[in-house]
Amino acid sequence: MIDPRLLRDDPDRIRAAQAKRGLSADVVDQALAADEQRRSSITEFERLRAEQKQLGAQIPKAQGDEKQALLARTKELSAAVKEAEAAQNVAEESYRAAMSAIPNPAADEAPAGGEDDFVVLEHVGTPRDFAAEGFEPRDHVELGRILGAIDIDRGAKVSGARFYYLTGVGADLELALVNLAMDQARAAGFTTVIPPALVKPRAMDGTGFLGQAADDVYRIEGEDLYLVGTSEVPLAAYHSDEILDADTLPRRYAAFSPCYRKEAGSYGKDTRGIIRVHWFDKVEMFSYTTVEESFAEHQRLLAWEKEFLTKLGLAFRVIDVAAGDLGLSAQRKFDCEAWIPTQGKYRELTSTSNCTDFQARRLDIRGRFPADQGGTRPVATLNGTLCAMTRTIVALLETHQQADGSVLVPEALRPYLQGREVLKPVVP
RNA sequence: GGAGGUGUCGCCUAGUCCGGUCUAUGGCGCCCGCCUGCUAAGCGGGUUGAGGGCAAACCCCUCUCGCGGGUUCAAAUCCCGCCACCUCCGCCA
Repeated sequence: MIDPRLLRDDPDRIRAAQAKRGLSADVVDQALAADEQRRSSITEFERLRAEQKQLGAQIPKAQGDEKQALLARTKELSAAVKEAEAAQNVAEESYRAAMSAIPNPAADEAPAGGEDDFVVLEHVGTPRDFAAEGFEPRDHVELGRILGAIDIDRGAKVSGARFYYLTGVGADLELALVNLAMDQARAAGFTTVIPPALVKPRAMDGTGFLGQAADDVYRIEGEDLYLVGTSEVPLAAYHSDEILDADTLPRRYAAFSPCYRKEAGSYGKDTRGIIRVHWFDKVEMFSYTTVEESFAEHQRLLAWEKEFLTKLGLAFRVIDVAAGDLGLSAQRKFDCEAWIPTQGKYRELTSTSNCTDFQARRLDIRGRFPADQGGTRPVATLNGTLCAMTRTIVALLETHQQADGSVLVPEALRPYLQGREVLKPVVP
């Protein structure tokens, strides 16, 4: 939810923000009209209600004809109040609907346009040149098979397309990555969290995943519950309806959870391997802070993501995602894309978003600040991937493979893999 | 899943039977002030949140006693539904 005052005071700014995302400004005018309607209905209701209360208070003291007249009048008012209240509820609901359709205005620095209009901010590391090394790299499916690490056939047999088993060193690799990620997060002051992966509609909607994104979300049959696509959802909703003391900010949480995605509309994309799956596990960072601090916090989250990918010896680039590709809640988003040798391109491994006070307003998360700092007002929320298991495993296996099909373990990961320095093929 | 109990302002609590100055009592904590070598104690005041009147302030008004309906001129209070927590039973890792 955007700041209602901003909409009222400077609607042209919101119109411009819609344009930058490639969206229509109609919803802005709808919201403005709904706000007018809402306020006039509130005034009308309150006027009637005040009169009703004022007259009602006189009834116990009144006698005879006077009392009868008051009863008659308040009875009329009672009906009018009920009607006005219903009208107000309708107006509030259309206002809410119009407001929640408006995405967070993108940062000035975010590139305009859609998915392909990102800006590359930097490259870290250099992609390996397998041609120069004199061998053809195997893809992660083949590496996973010969290492006994990834069983895609049985994943499909048991659960269907886009499912997999991690086995042996594959499973070990995930646990190692989780522990490496959690150790880094803990050292950086994050509180470690294991959150629920099933949430109520409020949490899903509050984080902006029930709008256009709803098609990608699994809903539990016969229950009012959703499977989360990221632990951003339970982490954001964690403090919903709370007022946080200013001196407890920033609050940083790092959660390990499964992520479930329908991948609707991605038919035919990434059908091979475990790049795009219906379920994967992830370690996610999440921060609560002030809007003023959020921009610096966003850079810190990005730095922690880069630190992690660098430890793993991956080559990657950082992109500044364009306005039209930000999703509902984000004001700015940076993706880290790692080089996937057999695809010859960079693929998203991590992503960090600054949602400013957009989610906090929807979830009613506020901070209590001194009066000269605005008193009680919405906080800012930010999220960032520390490690998405499947894609990280893809990048690791493909990047660190050797001609014989073995895979070198990056030094940082060895303590978490029982000291193993190399993963060796177990099947031809 | 079944039975019973509980839900009041940051925390605790009065009020609910018997509807009407409840504009929700008191304590703790917290904030401001007074007093006092300092601190503590004591004294006085303040302290739920949201929204509307306006561009803002003062001020006024409305809503807020778990949530949502209903009855009534009037609901913390009566009725119905739901939710959460506690105890016991059943089931289960």
